Amino acid sequence: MDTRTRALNLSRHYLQTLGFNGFSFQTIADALGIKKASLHYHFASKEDLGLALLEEYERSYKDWSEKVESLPAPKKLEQMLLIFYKMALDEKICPSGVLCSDFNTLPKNMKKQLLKFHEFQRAWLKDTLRQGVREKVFRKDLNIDATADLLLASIQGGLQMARLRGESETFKAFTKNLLKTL
Amino acid sequence: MDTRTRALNLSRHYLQTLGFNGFSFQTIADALGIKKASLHYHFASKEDLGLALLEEYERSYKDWSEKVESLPAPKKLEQMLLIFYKMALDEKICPSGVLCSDFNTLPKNMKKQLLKFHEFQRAWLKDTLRQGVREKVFRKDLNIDATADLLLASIQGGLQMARLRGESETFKAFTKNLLKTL
DNA sequence: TATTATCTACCTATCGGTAGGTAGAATCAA
DNA sequence: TTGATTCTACCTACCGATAGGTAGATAATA
Repeated sequence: MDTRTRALNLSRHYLQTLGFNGFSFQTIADALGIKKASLHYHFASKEDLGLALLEEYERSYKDWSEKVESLPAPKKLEQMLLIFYKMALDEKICPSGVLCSDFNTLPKNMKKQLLKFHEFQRAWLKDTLRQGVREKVFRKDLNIDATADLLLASIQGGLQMARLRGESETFKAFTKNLLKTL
Repeated sequence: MDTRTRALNLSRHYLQTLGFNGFSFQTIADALGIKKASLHYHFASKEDLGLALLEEYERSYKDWSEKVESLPAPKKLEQMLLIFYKMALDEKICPSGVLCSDFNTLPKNMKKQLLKFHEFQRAWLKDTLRQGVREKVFRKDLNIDATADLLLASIQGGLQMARLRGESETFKAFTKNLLKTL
């Protein structure tokens, strides 16, 4: 694997455990066994690194959403939650959650890119909820907007809570409960 | 108002807008118009300042909960949400949410104190939900644990989302929707 | 030989924190 | 009541560590 990719993988790990301001070029360089200055060959600035991370998250979310495209709505949501269960088990929090908290300390372009990523996830969720209503597996009077936001917010907050308490089961339990109300 | 109190107020503001690692003794000292070293007279270390903040949050939450003690359960939850609406309007996020995200970068004592604060809020919510069931205003089969966690997680995540999107109405809308399901 | 990827060595700014000092208010003993 | 002492709340000046970042030399490779 090339250095750039390894650097991105490490950054993703540190982002989701320590936050964007919780790791430095030094941290990544040390883990790679190269010098900090050499990392600047691959990423001109930390903002650049952050943007690359966000683009990667968005691309991999899009790839995933294409893979589950033909599934029924409840299966889609289940599959999505599975990704977050794994995160909880790994004592990680979701990238949006990390960057949301640090929001006001982020460079402008990262704010924009983060919002774009969020809106993509939100649109996907709304589509999936509408699909479920069409398929008659979700309640006919489901409030699409409010439910999509509730799902997003509770996943984001839930992962943070689970890590705080050191119990990933918490997260699993209340999200399962939430799905039942759809 | 004495310097210590003013420093705490400023710190609370910066904590909820920039995160615990997003402001420094210098930030606060500048805002107060005193020197950074003088701030160390009031707070030996940043951990000390953080602990003082957390204790203040907990104390004020306890005071508040005593004030609403005699209200019916739905009114209690409404009053609680009102506090968070104001936060959203102020483009702030909740202290637990900030510190949860930065969790792994916090000093040990702050982690403990944060967990204690969280457990207090959680216990209060569970009590209130049980009260509502007793009062027959909430569903009899309400899953107390899962619902308390869902409320906590969605408030925490919802405030972060609202700030990201720059729209406090989002938060108001989906929490209102959530209350209806109880 | 040109390009890619790394290096050494350095920069400025800021971080949390400390040492030592000082003006003025409060306290205490003769 | 007065003089000595201690306390409060600040100051200047510094520390080592680390942050993000840059310039320019060097090694490997195609």
